[in-house]
Amino acid sequence: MDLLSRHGISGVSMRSVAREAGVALGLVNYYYDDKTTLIRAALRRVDEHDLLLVAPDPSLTPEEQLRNALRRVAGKDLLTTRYLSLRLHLWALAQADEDYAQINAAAFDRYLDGLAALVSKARPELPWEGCRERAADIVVIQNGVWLTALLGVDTASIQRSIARTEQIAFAPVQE
Amino acid sequence: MDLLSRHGISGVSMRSVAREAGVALGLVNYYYDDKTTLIRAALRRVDEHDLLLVAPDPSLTPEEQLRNALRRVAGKDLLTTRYLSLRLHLWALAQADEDYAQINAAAFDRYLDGLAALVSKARPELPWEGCRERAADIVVIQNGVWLTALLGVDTASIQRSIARTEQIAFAPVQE
DNA sequence: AAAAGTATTGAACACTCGTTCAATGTGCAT
DNA sequence: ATGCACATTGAACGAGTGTTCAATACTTTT
Repeated sequence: MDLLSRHGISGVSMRSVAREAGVALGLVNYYYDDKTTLIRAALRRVDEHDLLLVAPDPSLTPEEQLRNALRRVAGKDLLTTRYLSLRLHLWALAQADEDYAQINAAAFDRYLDGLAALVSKARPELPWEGCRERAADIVVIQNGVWLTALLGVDTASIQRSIARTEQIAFAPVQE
Repeated sequence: MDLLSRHGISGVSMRSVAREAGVALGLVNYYYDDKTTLIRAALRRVDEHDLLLVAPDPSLTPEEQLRNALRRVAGKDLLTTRYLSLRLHLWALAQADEDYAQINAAAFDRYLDGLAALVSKARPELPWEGCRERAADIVVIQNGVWLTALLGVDTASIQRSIARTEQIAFAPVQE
């Protein structure tokens, strides 16, 4: 994943992976049948990590859970070049390969569902379809935040964008 | 560019470019010194195309110019898989290569400036710094729209996001 | 018509890639 | 200690890569 985030997919060769792991070339193919199997494993790992962002946490109130999930997007551990770059390369990879695209799309759907569930818990009077709508709108901005952070935009506009996601999430439900 | 958008950077070889152009391998290296020179040329072309999105059009009122620029982002010609995928691969490329990153960052700055200028024309009473702020906020959402469109989110949320950019752009200036 | 300049070709080179595989090392039950 | 399963190594192979270059075709100038 370090190699992928730093040098892109062209920097990820079986040999460079072996070197990075301090291991002989043959061993990589011993644990991973294919290069695509190896990439798939990395993809799944990142996707699982992303899902944790919207995982329910019963020790908090629904409002706190939702707010935390939204703010974590601009947290120090996520807004690193390494993670963002990794995400970007995985997206690009998914565009070029049907197989990766499916894994990515599935993870994206689960993320959207998780976020919508958080919204639903915080705004129980909002019908499920409305929660999905809000989640979708929020994800657009979140993706924008991730991407724009990579391009080096000032952090102020990122903070404003996060505030905007909260505004969408917590908007009062109209009759 | 077709090759890049369809198969990613690994699908762009001097031979595949030659084949796509219906030309012998040697000719590619005749017109482009390097492979990186060729990629740079493609990058610049896309960036110039992007700049046209926020180019001033004296035949329209400032409000119309700004509104058109914002709506063009979700236009039929831009919201194609080909263009979005191309953008994504170029971003990923810029992440892996310092040289491409600089070209990309410069183009991004010019785009931001162009958008801020449109805002300034439509809201002359807003100080320049405020225009830059609005432009930055809008770009976050626009990037999100582009990225999310690739992941296949429903067009409804994209339309709502575009509306949100207009809302930011045309917000009344408070004293 | 001859010469000069430009365009175009494809073979050749050295190199890296993913994958395979026989050989060797390591840990553990018997 | 012997045997056996698992772990690890690095050399080898064929395919694909970017780049170079002499040879050829086409245009323009003289």
